[in-house]
Amino acid sequence: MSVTIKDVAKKAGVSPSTVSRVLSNHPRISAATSRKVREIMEEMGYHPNMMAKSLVSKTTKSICVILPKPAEELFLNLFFMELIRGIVAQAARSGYDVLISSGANEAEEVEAVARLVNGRRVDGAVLLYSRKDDPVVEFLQEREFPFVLVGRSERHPDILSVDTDNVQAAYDAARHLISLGHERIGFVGGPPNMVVSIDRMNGYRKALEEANLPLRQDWIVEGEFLQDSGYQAMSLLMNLPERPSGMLVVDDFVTFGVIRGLNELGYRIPQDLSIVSFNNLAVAELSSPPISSVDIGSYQLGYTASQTLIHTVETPRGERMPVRHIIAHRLIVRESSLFSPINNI
Amino acid sequence: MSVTIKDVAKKAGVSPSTVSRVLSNHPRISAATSRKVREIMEEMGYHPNMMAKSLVSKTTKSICVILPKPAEELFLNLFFMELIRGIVAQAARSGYDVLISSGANEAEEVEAVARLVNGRRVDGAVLLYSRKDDPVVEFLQEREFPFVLVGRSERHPDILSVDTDNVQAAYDAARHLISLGHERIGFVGGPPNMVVSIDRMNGYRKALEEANLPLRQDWIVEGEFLQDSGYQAMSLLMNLPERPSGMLVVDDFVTFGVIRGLNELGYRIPQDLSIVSFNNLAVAELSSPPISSVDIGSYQLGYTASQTLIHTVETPRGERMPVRHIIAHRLIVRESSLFSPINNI
DNA sequence: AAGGTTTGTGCAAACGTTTGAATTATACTA
DNA sequence: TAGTATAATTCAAACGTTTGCACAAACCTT
Repeated sequence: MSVTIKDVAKKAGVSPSTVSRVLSNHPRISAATSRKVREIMEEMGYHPNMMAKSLVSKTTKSICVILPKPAEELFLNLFFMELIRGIVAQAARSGYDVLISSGANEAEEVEAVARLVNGRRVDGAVLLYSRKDDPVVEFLQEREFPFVLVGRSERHPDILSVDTDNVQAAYDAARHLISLGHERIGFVGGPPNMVVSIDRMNGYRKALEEANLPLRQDWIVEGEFLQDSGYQAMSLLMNLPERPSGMLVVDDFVTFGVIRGLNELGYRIPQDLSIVSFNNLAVAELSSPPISSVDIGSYQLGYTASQTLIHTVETPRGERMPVRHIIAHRLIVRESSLFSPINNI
Repeated sequence: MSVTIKDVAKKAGVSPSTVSRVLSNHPRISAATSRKVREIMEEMGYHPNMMAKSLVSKTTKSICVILPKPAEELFLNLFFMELIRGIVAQAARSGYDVLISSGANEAEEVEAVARLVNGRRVDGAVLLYSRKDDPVVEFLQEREFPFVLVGRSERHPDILSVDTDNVQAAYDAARHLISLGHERIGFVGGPPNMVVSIDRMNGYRKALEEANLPLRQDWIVEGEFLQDSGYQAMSLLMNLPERPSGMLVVDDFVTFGVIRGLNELGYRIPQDLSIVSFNNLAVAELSSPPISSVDIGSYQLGYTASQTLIHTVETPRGERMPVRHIIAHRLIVRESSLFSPINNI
């Protein structure tokens, strides 16, 4: 049906091997032959069959990204999309294709990735985050299949991974509030079993301790990565006899809940409560007021993950190294924190 | 290295063909043999090599989705992500994998899809939307490659596609405002060259004409799919001597701009202006106030697109039919339109 | 001018499957 | 019990590449 190497060979009056070598720029092919073959390829509209190629080379030139289960954490979508764009862009640049797989639950997830890995459809995998005891990690680890984790695994510290320094990010965010003169700073966190929650909490603590500010347990609220968490956190916090004047919130979507809560209670942002959030998703800018947020470079995170993975895949088994990349973050200051309590007491 | 059909065959004392037929449930395989072979496969950890399979079957059991260029329309990401989830879920269910490709510009986009198509890496493609004269559409059309369009192509009406009835959707949204008693209704649209903009505008017109309401040109603003468009639209509209009391806005993200504009001008929603938006992205619910929006079933759109495509792919060339699927929409009423002017004059 | 390199090509096997046709074993019919 | 229909299996070619090895021609050396 479609043009093969043999067709080209025949028309060019050479053997298939020669055509193949032209394709791979083999040094021993004469300039004349090369030119002629290329001409004919062009003329006949030849395109190499990747499947055949893969079969013999035992390499697919593609990687997969495993999308965590849809779940309630819908809000992460914006983050994932950016990540995926980064991955796809970099992969394309290295001549790789990206497969995307997912599952309705953990079991299905493992099943999906097993299909890809066992069927030798992909050369490597990108994991978009890891709960502890992630079965996908176990699976891949076990068969020594190349993969990179976007995020950090407590249980497997020496795994190929790309991450944000979340401790530092939270530290920076807190410093920002402190430098504005805030002395009563609270924290709305995420699920206490997620590494990112823990890290950000620790950064927050560190900054406050260092500045000798009170670290009050009732100003720290842990919740889900849902806007409702933010909403509820506000009911609690703002009813306290002593209230914080500044607040770190673990994610932009949670911040939406916070803002809604404050609105309903009749408080103003940033005058009554200044807020700094994390992730800097597109919505941070759109919010009213716009939210100060730590940009963690989602696109860059994806781009680097892909790069690292492909590099590993192309390195012989024995020489692979489980490096850990940290992507730079940066605080984007917007209206939600543009207020200094010390000038306004 | 890894277990092949031959290894299994040898150990089971049968020929490779038999093993292959066991795998495909060939009717002429005896129950005994089948059982034995399966046992051995299990025991040896056999998994079919998809590449080899593809090579002979000339079918890859995978489709690709072509992500439009990143561009400024970042806001669409939320929509795309939902779509992709739908696509991936359905594809998995049919035993298909999903490749995702993209490009920094139109040329790169075509190049990327050409690689996949020419390299026979995928059996079909999902296009996530189409500008007019989309080069990717032309490319695929030309080589009769199976693809489905999410959206509608004016230029190629009889193409396999899955879409929302945007005229009806806008009609419904307008009816909602009308039924609340609004008689002065405006429209903030998208780029006038996008089919979705045109359709929604037409639905709006139809509803107003039908209700004998004034269709004032100065209450209709066309813009980009950006929040700034919404913001600017407000400066224009609210400075008019006669102002609308209700408004249709083409997309939730644009509505964010509208809301920001109104806030700055000191107007209240929905009392001073009631708003109904489209797409019902996660952010519609999060907004303050929450936005009434027409849900267009993004996930369902993706799911159906995938289903339709795979069905087509598996239908012999001659019998393929360019069907057009319409996914149901439904208006989600929230605070932004919960106000009736007639009770409050 | 003969031996030794270098350069350019071709041969054929291999990658892991599927599948039509051929073959053998088994069961049924008369 | 021979003869035939049917069930179960094997053979071998094919899918479109790559690549080690063999070979021939052209080029250097001395």
